[in-house]
Amino acid sequence: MRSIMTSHAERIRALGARATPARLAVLRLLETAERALSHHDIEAALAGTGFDRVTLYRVLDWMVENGLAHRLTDAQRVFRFSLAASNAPAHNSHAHFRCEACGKVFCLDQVLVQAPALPQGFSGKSVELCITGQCARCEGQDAQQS
Amino acid sequence: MRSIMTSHAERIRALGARATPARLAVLRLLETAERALSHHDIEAALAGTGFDRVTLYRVLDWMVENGLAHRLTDAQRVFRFSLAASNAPAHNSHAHFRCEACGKVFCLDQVLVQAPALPQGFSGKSVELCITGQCARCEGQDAQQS
DNA sequence: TTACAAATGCAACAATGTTGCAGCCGCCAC
DNA sequence: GTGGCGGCTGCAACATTGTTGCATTTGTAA
Repeated sequence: MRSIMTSHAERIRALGARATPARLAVLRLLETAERALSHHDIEAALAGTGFDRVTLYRVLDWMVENGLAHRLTDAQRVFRFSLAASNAPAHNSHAHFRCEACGKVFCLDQVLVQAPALPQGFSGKSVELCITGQCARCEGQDAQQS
Repeated sequence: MRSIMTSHAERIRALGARATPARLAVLRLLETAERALSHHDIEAALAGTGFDRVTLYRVLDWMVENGLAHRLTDAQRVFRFSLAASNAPAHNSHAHFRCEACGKVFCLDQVLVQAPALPQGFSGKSVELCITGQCARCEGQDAQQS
């Protein structure tokens, strides 16, 4: 685990960029996150560090551009970011689950998505599957309440 | 044309609402649209009629609430609206195609989406499948350019 | 250690959607 | 046909999320 963390800086520099505190912090945060984080989530989690809003946006953009993270748009029209598995070139087929109750978005890595047949002339590049419903925790709470 | 309009009004009134010009216009527009329209698209299409921005938002919200239309969020984080097929109660499983080149979103009615298996405790309500790529028209133009 | 370009912080802006409220008008009853 | 009620609209102001310009700071390699 330690070797992974120290290699963060090297991995960033290998992309021809600088290993700045902001990039390291976001990279570490996404690595430990079990779900796709919004910019708001990230800002809150790193509140103590004093990074500027804009810096976080730019770090996230940079990560997406360089294939370190994936950006998806949730149903509330906010961007969410999840770390891209470094050894998953076929990460195109990514499934997500959004909980209607708590609003969190989970990555369903074990769900395989295959591209369906398209109309004549259309060419698909990536497929995104998003399931909406209730997550395990909210499902339990909901049963208690109502 | 008149018969279509009058049936629209009846359909609206059957929901316990008033058949106002704004609702009729949006309903007609979505009916003739071959793709999911954004609020911006709709505002532009109805520019001559003088409907207020907010009115259109409210009409669209009302349509979604009453099952007349579906709302989806595209990758540019804007809402898009498509008419709900009146005879498709299992319309939950809806597939869309977004063209990277022109940004338009198409409804793929013929593509069937089935919900995948979820982790323990999760319950899915609706599934949305979105394919990103190039549409037939842009695919052709792209071939010419490059 | 130094210099340079990349990265940051700040402020202002842009795009999209929401809320409050006064007044209008579609619809039903007569 | 017409009167009145309440749903609907228009306007203005606001909220949220993300972007751009520019001066300053800082990571990195020489």
